[in-house]
Amino acid sequence: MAQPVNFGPLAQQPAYRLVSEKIRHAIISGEIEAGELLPTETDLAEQFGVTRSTVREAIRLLEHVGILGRADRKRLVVTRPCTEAVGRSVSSAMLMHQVTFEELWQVAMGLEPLAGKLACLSATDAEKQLLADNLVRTREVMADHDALLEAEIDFHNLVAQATHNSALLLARAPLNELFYPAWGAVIRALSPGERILVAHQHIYDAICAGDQGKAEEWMEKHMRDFRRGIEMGNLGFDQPVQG
Amino acid sequence: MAQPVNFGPLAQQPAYRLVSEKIRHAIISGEIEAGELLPTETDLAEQFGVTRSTVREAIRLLEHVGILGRADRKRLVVTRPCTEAVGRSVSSAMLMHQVTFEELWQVAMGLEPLAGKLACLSATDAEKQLLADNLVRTREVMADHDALLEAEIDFHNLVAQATHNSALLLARAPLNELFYPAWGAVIRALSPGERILVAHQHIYDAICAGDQGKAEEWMEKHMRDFRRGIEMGNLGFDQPVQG
DNA sequence: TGCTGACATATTGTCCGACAATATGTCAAT
DNA sequence: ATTGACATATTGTCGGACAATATGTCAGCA
Repeated sequence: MAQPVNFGPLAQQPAYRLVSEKIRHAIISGEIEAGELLPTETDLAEQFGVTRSTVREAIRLLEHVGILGRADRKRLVVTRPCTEAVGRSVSSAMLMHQVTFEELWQVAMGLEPLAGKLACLSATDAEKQLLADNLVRTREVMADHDALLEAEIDFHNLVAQATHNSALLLARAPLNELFYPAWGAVIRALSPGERILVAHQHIYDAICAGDQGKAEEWMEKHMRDFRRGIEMGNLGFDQPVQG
Repeated sequence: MAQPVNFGPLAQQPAYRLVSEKIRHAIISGEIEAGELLPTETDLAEQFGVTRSTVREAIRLLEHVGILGRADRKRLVVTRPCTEAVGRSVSSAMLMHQVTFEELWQVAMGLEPLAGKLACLSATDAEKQLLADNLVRTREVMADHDALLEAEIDFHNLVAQATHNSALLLARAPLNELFYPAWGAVIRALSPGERILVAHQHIYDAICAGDQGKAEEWMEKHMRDFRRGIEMGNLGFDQPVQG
């Protein structure tokens, strides 16, 4: 019996996608470097042989992920997606998936201790100084819940940056956007400022001493505190986080 | 002395961004559910009081991240961004940041053992069966490098899915896109099929037995094998991965 | 010289209208 | 019930147009 021929759907992409892919490829392959200016929309339209509208749609496709930004709200510029841009898009996805605080916490348990551990190996003096400054500031604003939350988020960002690991920085981006903000409710409910500070202090000490085990251990403790705080405050540990 | 008034730059967003944000918000807030069809472009244009072109640009803005997709290449539909879409955008970011294999490996060391551990708690029988099937297939295609790589990637995806943790699934999405493909070179160079299979087998056993420690430990061993493979093959452990 | 202001130019954001290709729905004919 | 013809709806693409704004140029003036 002759097999029925299966042609499969010939997926011809709309032009704006093709153009978008071409630009994306040119950027990723390094043909256009970060910081460089893109040709004008009219130029691109000519080069690709399509209309400006099409080019614009292609550009929008790349804009939201942060590959393209604008230098001065006029000329388009190739940018390396900042962690915030990545965080935004991943966070959207997580929100739509109704990610619970517990799920986020588990991810944080995987990444934050790792960040602490790695920071021990690669933190520069300047970065240690920034951490020290953060500790001082944290102590100062202990009473102000909003400022405290901000300092807390900053601290973890600084630790992550001290790892000099961009992949880690990007992977934990959604934590900044969703996990720590949710933590704000705990701060308002339980005022755990002192406890936060102690943990941060130990983590800082460990990083300065290059003690990977201690950094990891205290980051884990710190994360477990988060969890306990959410549970004690009855703040919906197993509820979907909200943006 | 009177403080000089600081007006700050009034950031008026272009209309296509406002429209995009409105749609995004409507989606995230659940006003429009996933799977639901969006109004037609002409409708949206009328509702927002802008032109269709503007609406289209707004839509493109959301399309690349996977919030919007098309049902049948015609009607637009609200979709929850699949891990591939998220993986794509995060991967782009990582590529532009010249992420090295070592950096990715470190992230994998944070996430994959965690996935193994969590899978022990939540894997269903169906998921265990899928893992078992994967083991069989892996043994079958051991000689075919491409198929082996595919089976390898599948295995780790299955483990991750067995955690039922969407946040983890999304966070590790770029690994699928960048980390494991890079591993392909090792497979071709060293043919470590047997070694892969042994690790997978132990991980599978641990998950079936609910033995978190063993799952975590073997996943770590497995990851360390990756690292050693890259190093032994002199395949650029500290070089930027390429898409 | 060095600064200011007027002017032309370039570029983006937005609008309008148009058409082709394609999917969907309707209805008659078989 | 299936088929085919036809009208309709929707998206993809095109072309042109204009306002707002940033940039560059250049004369004029202290």
